Amino acid sequence: MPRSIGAKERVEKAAVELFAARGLDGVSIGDIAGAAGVSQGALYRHYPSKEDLAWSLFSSAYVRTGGELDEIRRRERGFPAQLAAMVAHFCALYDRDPALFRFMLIAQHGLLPRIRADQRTPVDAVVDAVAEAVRNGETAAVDPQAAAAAIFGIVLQTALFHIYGRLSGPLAARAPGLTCAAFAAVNALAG
Amino acid sequence: MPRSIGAKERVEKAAVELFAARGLDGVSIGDIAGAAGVSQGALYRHYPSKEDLAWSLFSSAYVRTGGELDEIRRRERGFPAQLAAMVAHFCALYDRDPALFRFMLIAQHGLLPRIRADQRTPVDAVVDAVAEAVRNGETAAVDPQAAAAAIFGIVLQTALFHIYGRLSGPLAARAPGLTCAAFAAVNALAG
Amino acid sequence: MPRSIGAKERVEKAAVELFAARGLDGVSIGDIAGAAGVSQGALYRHYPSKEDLAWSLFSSAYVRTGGELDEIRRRERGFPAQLAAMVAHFCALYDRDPALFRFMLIAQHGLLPRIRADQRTPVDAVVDAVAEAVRNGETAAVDPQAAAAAIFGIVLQTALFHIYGRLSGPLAARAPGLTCAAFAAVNALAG
Amino acid sequence: MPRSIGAKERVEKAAVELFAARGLDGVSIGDIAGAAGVSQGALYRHYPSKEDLAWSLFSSAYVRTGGELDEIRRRERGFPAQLAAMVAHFCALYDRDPALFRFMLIAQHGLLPRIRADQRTPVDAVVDAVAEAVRNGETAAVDPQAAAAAIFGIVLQTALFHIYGRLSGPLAARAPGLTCAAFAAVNALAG
DNA sequence: TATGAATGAGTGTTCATTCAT
DNA sequence: TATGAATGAACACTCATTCAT
Repeated sequence: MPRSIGAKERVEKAAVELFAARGLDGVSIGDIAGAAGVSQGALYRHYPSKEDLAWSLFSSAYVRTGGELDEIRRRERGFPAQLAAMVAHFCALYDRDPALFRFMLIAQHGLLPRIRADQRTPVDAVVDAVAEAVRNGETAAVDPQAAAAAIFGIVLQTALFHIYGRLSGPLAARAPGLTCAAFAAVNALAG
Repeated sequence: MPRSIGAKERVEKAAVELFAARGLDGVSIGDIAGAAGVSQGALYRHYPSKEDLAWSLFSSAYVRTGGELDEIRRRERGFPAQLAAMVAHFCALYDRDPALFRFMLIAQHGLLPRIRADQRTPVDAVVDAVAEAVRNGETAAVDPQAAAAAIFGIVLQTALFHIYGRLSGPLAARAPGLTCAAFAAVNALAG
Repeated sequence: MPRSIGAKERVEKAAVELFAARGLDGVSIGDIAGAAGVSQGALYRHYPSKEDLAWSLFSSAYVRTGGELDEIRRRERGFPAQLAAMVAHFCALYDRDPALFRFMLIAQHGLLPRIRADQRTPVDAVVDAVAEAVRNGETAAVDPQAAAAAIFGIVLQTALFHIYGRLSGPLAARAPGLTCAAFAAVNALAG
Repeated sequence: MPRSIGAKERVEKAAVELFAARGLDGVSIGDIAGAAGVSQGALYRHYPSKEDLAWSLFSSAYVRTGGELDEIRRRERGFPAQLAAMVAHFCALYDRDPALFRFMLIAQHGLLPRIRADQRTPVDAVVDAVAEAVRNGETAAVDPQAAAAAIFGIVLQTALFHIYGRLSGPLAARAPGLTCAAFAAVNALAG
């Protein structure tokens, strides 16, 4: 770990990478401290517990992503454009930091229930985009939750296949195809 | 736990339910033994270690599901019929034993890499079905892996939304819609 | 530590002796386990935590002593006889197991507040004996709490001086003198 | 903590109060520094270690009290007057600073053995006063150590009962009664 | 000088695994 | 065979102490 960046950043980078590779319970505080090049005790200056560290990393990344999708909704006009931008955003996130992406996918299972109801999640953003599209007549009537499940499934499972080595190359190159597939799936669910 | 079924079955049922609820590392041997009504030592008569227990449960369920999908491919004629039967099969699996389904989804992150290349997985079955459809001209040319990712994503993420309470009612009722969505997504990827 | 007695007894004996010598916080679980000749993990089969171990040792000894003093009150007729028997009982306790006595003296500071109000303590027994003596006219009017303080102080501080090496020889030999002193002190407080 | 008094005084006041309330091991350097409004590092400018801090607080208070009792012996003529003044002095000490009193009671268990033999302690003063009374024929022959134990016990246990809420009101009001009780106990021990 | 981040040894506790009964 | 007591390595976490700034 380079000493050029601050200790907290090194800790967070190491934690995300280790958590992504081995799961929350597969990584000890000692592992993280060792990878970050700090002592175990120093971790506790920044985070009160291992659980708080994981939760902080997860919730900030998760809520930030939700905010970015909300921003896309505000910026783009029309459901097709919004969907395309959202899918492209996910692909770019994955390509930029696959470990963070994998960490979010893994950590969901234990940490998602702790997200407060008033926090905007990525799922909320997509659900709202679909609901708006239905209201505006851009799409035939469809359950926004079911549609969002299809959209997320197509994108996230593709990322998982990439992680497991079933697919290769940058995910961004697949964004147009995934967008078409997600759009078609939503329309099929509505039909 | 009813005493009417054998100890091994009780152990496996307890293990799957606890693993599904709390994750592999969130469950101790003592938890499983207690829930199954056997002693800790007795567990080691059937399984050499906790990891072997988890692996055995996962791989047998995973490979069995792969076999069932292969059986569907043999039985059904034509890609649309195969896809519909496969999707319906997943929905039925979920409805019948949500704990086992959730266990498989959770356990994959740690155990999937251990599946031997010569073992037939659910993913293999779907990939092969798509590849055959392409070969037979039933579908425009598409990367079978990418198509399988879309199909799996649509089905599994819908199941996850059900687990998280975003969707309700039996998944079987959603099978036709999911089939349409999956079919449309595959065609869109091919287009 | 002899193997002839059970593990739990060895643990308790070791714990009382170490706690008496070095205080609750000066003794680690490893110290106790080592002195008792068992592994650290084995301790947790008998006691859920170090705190529970200390509390169990203290409260059982403390409440048992309270019961013994109550028994003395039932058995002996008249306040002088009761007081003599109680003082002699304390001296015998000290002579028989100085470590347990010292442990009780030390542990009080942290654990006394946890004694439930409905539990009979040694102090309760002495306070009640004094109150009864006042009611029966055996003693001039005196605040039973203040009188009990004097009685306890005389006996316990004598034991402490013995512990610190200021006094020597069996405490039992001092019991008559302590009884006289306690009796005189109570009368002086009443006068 | 008011800034009007120096850092060292604030630290000592905070340390005595925390030690009295939670015991030596129940208080961290951070607790003391926080309560005193100084940084942890600043503590080490005044005291080389936590143990030195506790030892310094205890021994200075203990030896100072011993000196005050010696001063009383010089000032007062006759054992009854000396005893009365000593008891009154203890009561005044308790009323003025109960935390310091409790701290001394608690800390003795661990720190008393470190007092050097050439240092005058409160116990020395009382023992010498009794020995002188015996020499002067003011009192029948009595072991000065045993007599001092009774005197200390009566006073300190009364203070403890006050701390535990069994007695209330200023201890000074009880000084005459305690003096009588102590005097009577000494004579009874001598008889 | 005063700060507070960093250290690292030590703590209580858990738990997969073994084994005498 | 089945039990559950025992083991011991690992873990998350604390805290007295140091030291660069």
